Amino acid sequence: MPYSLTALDPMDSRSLSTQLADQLRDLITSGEIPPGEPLPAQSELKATLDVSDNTVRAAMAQLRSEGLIDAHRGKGVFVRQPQVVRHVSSTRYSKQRDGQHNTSAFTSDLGVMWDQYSVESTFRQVKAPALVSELLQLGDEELVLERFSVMRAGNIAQQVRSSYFPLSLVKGTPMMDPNRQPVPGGVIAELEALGLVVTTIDEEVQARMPTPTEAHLLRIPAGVPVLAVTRVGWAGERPVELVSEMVLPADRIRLHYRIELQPTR
Amino acid sequence: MPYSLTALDPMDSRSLSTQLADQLRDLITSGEIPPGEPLPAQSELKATLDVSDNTVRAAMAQLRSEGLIDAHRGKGVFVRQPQVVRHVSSTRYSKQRDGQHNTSAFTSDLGVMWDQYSVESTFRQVKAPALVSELLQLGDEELVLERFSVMRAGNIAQQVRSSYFPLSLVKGTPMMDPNRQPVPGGVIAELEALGLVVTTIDEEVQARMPTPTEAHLLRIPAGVPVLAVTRVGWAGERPVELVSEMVLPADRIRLHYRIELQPTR
DNA sequence: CAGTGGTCTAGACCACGCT
DNA sequence: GCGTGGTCTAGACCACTGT
Repeated sequence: MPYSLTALDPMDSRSLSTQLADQLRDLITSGEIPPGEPLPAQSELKATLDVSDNTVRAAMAQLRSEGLIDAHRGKGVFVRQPQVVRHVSSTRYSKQRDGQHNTSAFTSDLGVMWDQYSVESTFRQVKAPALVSELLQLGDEELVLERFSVMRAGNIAQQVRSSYFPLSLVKGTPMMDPNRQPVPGGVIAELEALGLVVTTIDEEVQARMPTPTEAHLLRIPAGVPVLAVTRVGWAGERPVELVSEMVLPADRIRLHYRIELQPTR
Repeated sequence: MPYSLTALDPMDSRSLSTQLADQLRDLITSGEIPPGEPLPAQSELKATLDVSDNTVRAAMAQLRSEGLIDAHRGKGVFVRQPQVVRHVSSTRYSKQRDGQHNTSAFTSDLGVMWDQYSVESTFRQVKAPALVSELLQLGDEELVLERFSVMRAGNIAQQVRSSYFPLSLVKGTPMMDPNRQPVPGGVIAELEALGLVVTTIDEEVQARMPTPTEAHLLRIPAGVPVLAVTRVGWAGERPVELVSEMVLPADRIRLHYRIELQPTR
């Protein structure tokens, strides 16, 4: 153990557990305890620092909530490994249209091919919820097609999303077929096949902690937030698609946007 | 108290504290305990559910880490109020160039005027760190101007960022003046005044939990992540500015991007 | 089996807000 | 002063991983 811990001070304004968490955090962020390496056992910390079991555990809980460590029963507490980061670029949309048509937004995101991932979708016809109705500029009581999808790669979910389409636009089209297989080019290509050429996409990005359901589905460990993207696809002045929320685990994903500035008039 | 709690089951696969957290979460997300309202006192939960003090506290810790509640010593535990969300749009960049020039990216973000916020910056000349050197395409040992800024509005920090400029481009210019006041039009306008017209901006968005320093500076409560944006400004083929990290509290901020699709060839 | 982390209890003391 | 949440202790039992 090349590092050492200093005694805790009951007179310090910080609590004992916070002092311990601060020390361990320094060791982790400075690289003295590198990713994948174990922290000293909780029983050892308890003995060396002469504090109670629960005090040590409180420090661990703090570091876990910051996403710095993973604990494994029977093995130990380990510095979390950085994940392989997948870059989700906004250029995915234009790439779809350059004649290739072998990727959708999701596959180009992941840099994987069609047979390496799966999408599971469920469909419903529902009255548009308030947010959907507003963003799609629908009348009261108007119906929408709701599509809830889970995208998996390597058998673990990478993304969940719920999408909405005005029913008047997609009724009777192949988009209504619940057994429809994923289409090359993704939703944008599907819509284009219906004569709805998407010209503009608005994306609104927020971050928050996952719900327990999301954390379970996407295998999100403690202390890792999600990126939640709300997207509206426009065909000219008409909103034709709404992804009310696309939820991505933030430890594996970065979003990339390129902004071209207009030359000064 | 219009709602009620059901007894906890020691035989349930979930722990007692998780069962309690789940019950309370349901009450919160369903609106039965609306934002701003207090939860039952921990002493009351302890008595009604016949569990230990620490068990109740564990449930509270869980909900706090999800960003659902705020606890106040001497008062109680309250459902967290939704924050006023500020939309940071990528169109802020083009707006700066339409002749107005009275806002920078930050002020247009907040929808506030110049005298309502303050920026505090510190400057250094340093050898470019590895990431900076790579993204700015610098040679080894090349120097950069580092600018660390804290933006405040209403006296509370809204954003911290560190920016880097190749020293060869800004040496001897007004950008080096540590006492320089904020400039209308922001960094982009500053660079343009030096003959460096930024034509393209790349933004990479990630989310993570704040460091304790960030949490303190930006007044980020428990269970709220930050959005961290890495930005590169290009003048033609040449990278002229790097914001290595712009850190924003995710409960107050959403990022908006508009993507214009090219018509099919 | 010994060692790891996870949960729970009972009891103590402290810091803060309100009346 | 009383009720609130925050920290800490000592001790118990459980669940999992390794030898």
